[in-house]
Amino acid sequence: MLLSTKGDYGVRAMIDLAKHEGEGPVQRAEIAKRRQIPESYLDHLLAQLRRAGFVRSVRGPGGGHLLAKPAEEICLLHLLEALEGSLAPLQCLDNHEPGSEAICGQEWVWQEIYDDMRRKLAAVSLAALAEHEREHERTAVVNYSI
Amino acid sequence: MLLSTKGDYGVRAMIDLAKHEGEGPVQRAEIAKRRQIPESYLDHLLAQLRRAGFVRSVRGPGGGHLLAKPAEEICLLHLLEALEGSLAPLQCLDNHEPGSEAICGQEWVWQEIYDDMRRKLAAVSLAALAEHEREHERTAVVNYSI
DNA sequence: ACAATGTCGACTGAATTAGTCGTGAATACC
DNA sequence: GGTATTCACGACTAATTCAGTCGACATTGT
Repeated sequence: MLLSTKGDYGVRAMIDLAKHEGEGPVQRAEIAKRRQIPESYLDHLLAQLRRAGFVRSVRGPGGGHLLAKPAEEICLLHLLEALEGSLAPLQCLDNHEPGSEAICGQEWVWQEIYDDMRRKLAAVSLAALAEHEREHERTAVVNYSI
Repeated sequence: MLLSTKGDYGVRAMIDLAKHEGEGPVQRAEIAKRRQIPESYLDHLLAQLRRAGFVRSVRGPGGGHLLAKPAEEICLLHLLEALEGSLAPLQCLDNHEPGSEAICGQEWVWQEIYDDMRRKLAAVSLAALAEHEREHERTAVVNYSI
């Protein structure tokens, strides 16, 4: 598994914030409930996202969490790297020690896969993720209502 | 990290066997030394590869390990799946529980990446990996000898 | 018989994941 | 100023996996 629940949960939370962009702070409890994330764990993820500069938080009544920058300017690649660390599929593609590739023998296969992946993840913005979800909800409603 | 050292070591060992295809059994100690794998750990990996039908082993003096089928017929995808289990980058792409994708929100991005990856890994045979290494050694020697 | 080799299972230490909990800090509202 | 609400942060824990080590045993060539 390339991503742990950390990355999954973290992105879910960010999508939630993106969908409420411009509506003021969203509370942790709301996110946790809507996205099925243990609230006390979400706490840690939000802290991580805040430290990485993706989230701004407001304390006190009516407080909550907001995107620290527009959803268009946040891409999935940076988000996941903040949550998971490197997404390198293989050790020797991450720590570029000389010689580690020479003995690994499969790094030439993975390098291309890794590069493609990063390109694709960089091309997906948080705004696109939120929009995709809205689209999906709409068609789901249509399907059910027929 | 998508692959642990298990997958890395396992593939290294298989490349070693492929490079000695047709030369009789290769001993564990040799593989371990050449590929820089702890011998006692390699033991487990060979057992796993044997159970998966990729390796045949011979006991007694002069014994060792061989490919159970031609290197051309073994692809990197099947090898890695035997060693690592599913290569799915994300939980919801692995266990297809209905609804897990609905709430994940990023599975549509990963599905394409995952499919591409599997296609590429399926197209690389163990023979190609061994050949690539021979090629690389040859150019390395040329470079040094200039 | 004996030495070389693989087979197998028990055990271990470290790291990571996936949380829980409690205390404290900021702030809106009365 | 007091209180309720909400986030902030660190300590703690349980489960899992990884990465290995070790020892007893099985097989087989000489």
